[in-house]
Amino acid sequence: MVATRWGLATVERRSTTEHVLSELRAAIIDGRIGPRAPLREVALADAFGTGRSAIREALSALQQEGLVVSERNRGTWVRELSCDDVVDVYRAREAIETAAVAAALERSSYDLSLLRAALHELRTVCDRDGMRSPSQALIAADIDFHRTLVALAESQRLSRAHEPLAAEAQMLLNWHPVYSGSDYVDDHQQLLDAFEGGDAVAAVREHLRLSERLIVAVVETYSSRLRVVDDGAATATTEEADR
Amino acid sequence: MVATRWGLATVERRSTTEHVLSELRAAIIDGRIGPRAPLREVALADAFGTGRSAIREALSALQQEGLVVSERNRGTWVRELSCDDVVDVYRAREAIETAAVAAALERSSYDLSLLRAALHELRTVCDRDGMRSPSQALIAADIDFHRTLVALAESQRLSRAHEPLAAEAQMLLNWHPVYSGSDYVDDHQQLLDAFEGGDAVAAVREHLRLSERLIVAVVETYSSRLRVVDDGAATATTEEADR
DNA sequence: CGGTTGTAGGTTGTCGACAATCGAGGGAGG
DNA sequence: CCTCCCTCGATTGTCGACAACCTACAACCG
Repeated sequence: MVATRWGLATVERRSTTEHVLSELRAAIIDGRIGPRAPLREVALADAFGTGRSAIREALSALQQEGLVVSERNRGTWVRELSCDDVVDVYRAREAIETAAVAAALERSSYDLSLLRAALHELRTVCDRDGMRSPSQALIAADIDFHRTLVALAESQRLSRAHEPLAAEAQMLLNWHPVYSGSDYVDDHQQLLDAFEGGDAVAAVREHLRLSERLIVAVVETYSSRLRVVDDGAATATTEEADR
Repeated sequence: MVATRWGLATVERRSTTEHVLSELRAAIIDGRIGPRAPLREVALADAFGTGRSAIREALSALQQEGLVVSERNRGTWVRELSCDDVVDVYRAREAIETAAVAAALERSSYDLSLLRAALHELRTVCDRDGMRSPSQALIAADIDFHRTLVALAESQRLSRAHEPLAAEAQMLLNWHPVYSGSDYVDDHQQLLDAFEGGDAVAAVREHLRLSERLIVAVVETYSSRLRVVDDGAATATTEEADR
């Protein structure tokens, strides 16, 4: 290999579509685009400086991931998640994450160091950003911990199945701040401990059910609030995202 | 609702892309297209009588589902599943299906009639097609039974997560015939019985592990056979699928 | 003859134009 | 005032043309 001998990195070659896709996905998940915001093809094409094809492909991918909804000849919007959706996301997460942990435990040779690293990252971000309302980075670290958890099962397809759920959960947390920073670290520390001297499966289940309850409570109040000022809020998020 | 009052069905309006997508997916899953077969955009566009856009969108959707692979500027092919893939598919199925059953049991109010219907369909198809090598219809009924199983959890997202695994499993069974017809019915009857007086979760786990072993054995011999006559077999399947 | 470079053929990547479709709003009729 | 119809603007659906790219093979050089 000449490239390795000369220490040359292979040039990163991403297609336009991939670039648009990851950019849009990140913006939605981080909450920079906000629920119900319209995703117009021509506007996005202008913004990214590409043709509509790339945008269309990215949008249809996002639709498959469940992050946006689109209606024929009417357009695409960032999906708004209802209370029922929150419950469904967490039920599905519970199913997949507990199954993944069970599979990892069954094999009895799993690598906890990755999990420890994820926890360490969580702690670092928490220390940096303080105890106030959780930052995007903290939420991302939270979700990454759970990704790592699923990865313990060492099943490519299980991780793939988990991915859209992780994205939706991250989106939810960014729209509806719940935890305080310290809770994040403590909860996940407990989770890690359960691997060493406890019932990890049950710990994961409890962790998720607790989170579900917290978020449902917040989303319920949010939805009722939204229902009152419906149009106002909708257009507000629209303009903000259209910028 | 006037439509419901008059018993009128809403006219089915499928976009070109959806049509192409479902057609291609069915062809791949049923084994009519075969592994490694190339999926050329222009050829498919001519065949379907559409432009390339519809084909491209359908292909990228199939890629997300994991049914095809494509390389930049080189094209798209039906994905060939290795032994490791078989194991991964069945591990992931085990995780999701057992979790789904556990979730259904936990709620303690689940509707077994759908499952009975699926079993009945399985039996009907088996009687019609005889005991010889399982037909496409029988395999489809098998997989439908498992879809119904997951649906017991009544989680939209869990079913969505299961869907690509179901598709890959069906594809595998069609490429590598394993069971005889009667085995199909008996095995799934046992599964249903376990809901009424046994450990359904364990039953599903055992069922899937048995299937995995059987298929792995077949795929192993198939791959080694393929490795000998590699080029010949590859071009053969190519031409057959190109027809 | 080994290895490199140029070239040709075929496939996908990207784009802009035009058609199909939808919803909003105005105007006529009751 | 209400209802229906029609038109209009906006958005997506579809298509074909052209560019970028990759592979294989031929030509070339040492």
